[in-house]
Amino acid sequence: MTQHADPETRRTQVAEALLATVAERGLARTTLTDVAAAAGVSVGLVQRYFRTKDELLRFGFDYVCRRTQERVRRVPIVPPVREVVVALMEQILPLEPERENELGVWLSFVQASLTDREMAATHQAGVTELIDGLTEAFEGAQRAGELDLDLDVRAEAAALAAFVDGLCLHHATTSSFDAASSRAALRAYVDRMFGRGEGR
Amino acid sequence: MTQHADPETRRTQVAEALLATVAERGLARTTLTDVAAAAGVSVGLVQRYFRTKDELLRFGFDYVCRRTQERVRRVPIVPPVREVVVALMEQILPLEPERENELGVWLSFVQASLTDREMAATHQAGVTELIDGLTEAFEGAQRAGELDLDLDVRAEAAALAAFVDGLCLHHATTSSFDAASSRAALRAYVDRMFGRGEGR
DNA sequence: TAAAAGAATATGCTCATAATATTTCCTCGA
DNA sequence: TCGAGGAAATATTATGAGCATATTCTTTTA
Repeated sequence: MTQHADPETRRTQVAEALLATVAERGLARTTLTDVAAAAGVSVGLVQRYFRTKDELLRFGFDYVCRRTQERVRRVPIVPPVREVVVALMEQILPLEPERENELGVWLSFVQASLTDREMAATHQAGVTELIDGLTEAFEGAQRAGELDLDLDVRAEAAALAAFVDGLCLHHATTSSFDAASSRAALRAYVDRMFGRGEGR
Repeated sequence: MTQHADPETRRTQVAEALLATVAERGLARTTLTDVAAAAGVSVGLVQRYFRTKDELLRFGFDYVCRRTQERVRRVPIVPPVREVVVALMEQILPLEPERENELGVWLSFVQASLTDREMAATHQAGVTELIDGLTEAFEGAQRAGELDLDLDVRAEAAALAAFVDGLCLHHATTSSFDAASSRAALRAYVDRMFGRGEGR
């Protein structure tokens, strides 16, 4: 690594290396030296772009959150809402092998957020945005007659978010869910919520 | 600490101190010295009972898993199945403030199990036992006419397990779920699964 | 009084951060 | 066009704290 580069680019390069390292070795055994090596770069460089290790970790968490948020935001909003919701949540599930890594990283960071206020805020914000989006979608579905009117839409949104994260958690840590069965479980959940017959 | 004590007791005493420390400081910042201090004991004693730190951590994970398993096992099996299932899963949710701590600890350990084969096995075993139990219960419910016959009971069991763990995760890391709303969400899930009207 | 339990101390390694050195690249005067 | 020279970028090495493990010393109990 001998070229000078755009600071923003460098930061994400290093962050990428961080994610790879965490995925491979686990957060606990991830050292600055490892990250630097993974990025093909010296420790000093990492230090230039991230004053402290915590700063790097926080940026890394932010980075993965942003990535999935952007995937979610890119989902086109075309009725029926039921299908939009499924598509949204499928962006969170690790359906592509490439996202498998991200999952372990995500779980590590979420755990870290138990004792890091800043990470906790990041996570909270992401979840809130998701729940807000789902709530809106559900309200739309109610207006369109797709969804029962006397549902507590916000509670439903929070429950769905929790369910999908639960699927992620179990996918990452047990053999209960592979990509296909995760997808199927999501479908089943949403179908049951919207009522099985209508709207397909 | 100057009394000699039953080895098994000592181990759980130390494990208890470990849990307290992890709950307070987070797994990453938990040191043997901390644990010893929390137990009111010397580092040497901790070492006598656990040859290595990993051994201590694994025992700690085992310990929390066993505790909730025992809570689950103690739930009486009296129909209707719907209520049994709710009662079972409520043993996992952090409904009592005392279990809040356990939750952070659990999450830390689950995360650690990403890179520790032994912990992974422990976790897998626990989840499997739970899913097996739920599957059986659901089959019973089908025979009793409480539950739709063409459900894939094992998939349902896995999904419910994931849902509850998702609730735990969100409870621990977001403000979406307190004790009451966790309980309500569980109830709603099970009711929807069993069909809302019958069997209450 | 032996042997087990427990406490206190020592050792050495890993790692984050700090400090120092080197390279790269841009600019500007001739 | 062409180098100096300087500043930013990158690399290298040094420092020191924290911690797990090892070792030794002391107390308890049978």
